Amino acid sequence: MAELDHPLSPDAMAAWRAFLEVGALMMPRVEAQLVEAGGVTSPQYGVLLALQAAPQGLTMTQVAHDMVVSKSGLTYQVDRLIDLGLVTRAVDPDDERRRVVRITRDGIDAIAAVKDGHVELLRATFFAAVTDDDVADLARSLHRILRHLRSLDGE
Amino acid sequence: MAELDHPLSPDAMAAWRAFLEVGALMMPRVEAQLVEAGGVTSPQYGVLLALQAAPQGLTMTQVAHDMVVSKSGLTYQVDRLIDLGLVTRAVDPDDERRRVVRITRDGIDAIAAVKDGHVELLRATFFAAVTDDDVADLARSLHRILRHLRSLDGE
DNA sequence: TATTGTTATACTCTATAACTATA
DNA sequence: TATAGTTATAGAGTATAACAATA
Repeated sequence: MAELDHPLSPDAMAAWRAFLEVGALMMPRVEAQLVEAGGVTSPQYGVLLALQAAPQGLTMTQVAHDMVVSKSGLTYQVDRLIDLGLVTRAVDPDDERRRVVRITRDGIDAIAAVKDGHVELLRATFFAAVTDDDVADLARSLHRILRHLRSLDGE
Repeated sequence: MAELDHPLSPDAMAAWRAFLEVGALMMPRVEAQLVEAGGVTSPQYGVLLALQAAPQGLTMTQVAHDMVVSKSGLTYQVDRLIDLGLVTRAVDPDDERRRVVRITRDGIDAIAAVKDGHVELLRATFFAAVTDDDVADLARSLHRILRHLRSLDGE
C-alpha cells in the first residue's frame, strides 16, 4: 500500500550519507594510528579508556555494557589485552562469579603513547574543516541524537 | 619532549565521542533492518545503491573505489550479490580485463523493499531528536569534513 | 610492463549456544 | 534457579600476496 511517501528531506539524506562516509574514512585512519603508536586496536583502546576511567576496576559485564558488545566478544578482547599486559583480570572476592578487570601501568602507558598522535590525527582530519562554532553545534546535535538512541534502548 | 600540550577542546572531544557512539548505536539497527527487509547486509546495500545510481553499470574498480574497499573485498561482496541474483557481472567488451557489474531487477526490488523501513528507521532514530535547522547544520558540517577527508586522500 | 580482477589464505571481530561455577 | 563468565564453534568481512588474463 504505502499511499503516502515520507522521504527524508534532502538535508537529512545528505547528513546521513555524510555521517556514514565520514565514519568510513575516519575509522581506518584512527585504527592505523592506534595500532602504530600503541599496538592496540579500536575495540581494545575502547576497553582501556573505560578502565582508565574506573581505577577501582570493572566487572566483565560492566565493561561489556560500556562497549555494547556480547559477553564472549568481551572475553576475547580482554584476553588480547591480558596477552599484551595492558589489563589484569581477577576473581572478585565479593562475588566469586565475577571477574574484576583493571588497567595496568603498561595499559596507562599505552594510552599515553597513543594520545598525542590520536589528538593530532583528529585535529588534522575531523576538525580541520569546521569552525569552533560548527564543532559546538556538532557536539550539541550529536549528543541529542545519542541521548535519544540511549533512551530507545531503555537506558 | 612534547613541551606543549594541545588537547582538543571539550566541545571537540564531546563531538568526536558522540560521533563514535552514535555510529556504534545506529549501525546494528540499520543492519538489522536491511537484513530483515531486503536480505542484504550493509556493504551489499552500499553496492546496490552505487549500481542503482549507474544504470550503465560499473567496473569492479569503480565500485571498489566508491565503497572504499579492497579489490578482493569487493569480489567477495559482489559474489554474494550474484548468489542472491541482485547483480550481474560480465566481461566488458571494450576492455576484456574489466568486468561490468549491473544491478538486476531483483536488485532494484530489494532496494525498494528496504527503502520505506530504512527511511522510517532513520527518522525514528537519527533524526528524531534534532530540528530541521540542526539537520541542515549537520549536513553542512559533515559535508565539509567529508570534502576535507577526500582531499587528504588526493581526490 | 601495467592494469584488472580473482583466488588462496589468514586474521580480526562478533555472536550463539553449551558449559562451569558461584550465588 | 538465576547470574557471571568462559569455551567451542561458526560465520562475516577484510586484507595481502600470488596469480591469470588482457592491454
